[in-house]
Amino acid sequence: MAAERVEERKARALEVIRRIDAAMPEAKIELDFTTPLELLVAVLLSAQTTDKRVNLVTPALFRDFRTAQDYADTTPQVLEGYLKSVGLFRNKSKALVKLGKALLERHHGQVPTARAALAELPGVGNKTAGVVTIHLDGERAFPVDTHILRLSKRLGFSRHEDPDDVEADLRRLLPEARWFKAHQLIIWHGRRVCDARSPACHRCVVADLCPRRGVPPRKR
DNA sequence: ATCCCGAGGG
DNA sequence: CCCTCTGGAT
Repeated sequence: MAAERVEERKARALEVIRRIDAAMPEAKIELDFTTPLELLVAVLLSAQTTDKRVNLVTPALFRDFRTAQDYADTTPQVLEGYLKSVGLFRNKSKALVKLGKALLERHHGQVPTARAALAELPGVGNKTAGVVTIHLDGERAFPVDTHILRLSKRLGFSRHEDPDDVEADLRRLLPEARWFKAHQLIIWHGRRVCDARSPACHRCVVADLCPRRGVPPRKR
């Protein structure tokens, strides 16, 4: 099978995004937040945890912790009380206190919008920084999470395993102006149709464009 | 490469 | 029971 041409790959990727957009134009981030700090905290909490679960604990958390100073002034033990039902809650509780201190020391208590600055914050890696920066209109990026990684492989958008390599492939494949929307559409589709355990190919709008259409998961 | 880690679904 | 969820630090 001759390798798919670059222009063909780009055209197919664009069509995939166009169709998912047509099928679910309402796709957007599902975390609840109202400020940059709330966004940053919510995304940090969403690691290995469903957005629905995060949204269950953030109302009380955001009611009691409104500023970087509030997080800097508390203890991990206190935060654990709020985050009990969230995965990795001890790590995240510790990270949030460090995060509050770092925001005060490095950014006057404000949330930076540059991805590099975000990624240097405690508990904030490249993926979380990417999600925050694109939503704060800091810079364009295509952060690769578990959904983007899985769908990129299934759709043949990337053969890489490393998220940084996959992001590089996606950036080359899609026009920059579509990165933000495509990021949200792929995740939305990944949750509602192309999930990890049992992809619903029978009701997938891009099944005919998918190399792994009908192939049950399990490995790869 | 390993650890962290509760909750929901199959 | 096992797998997965918008990962990051060591």
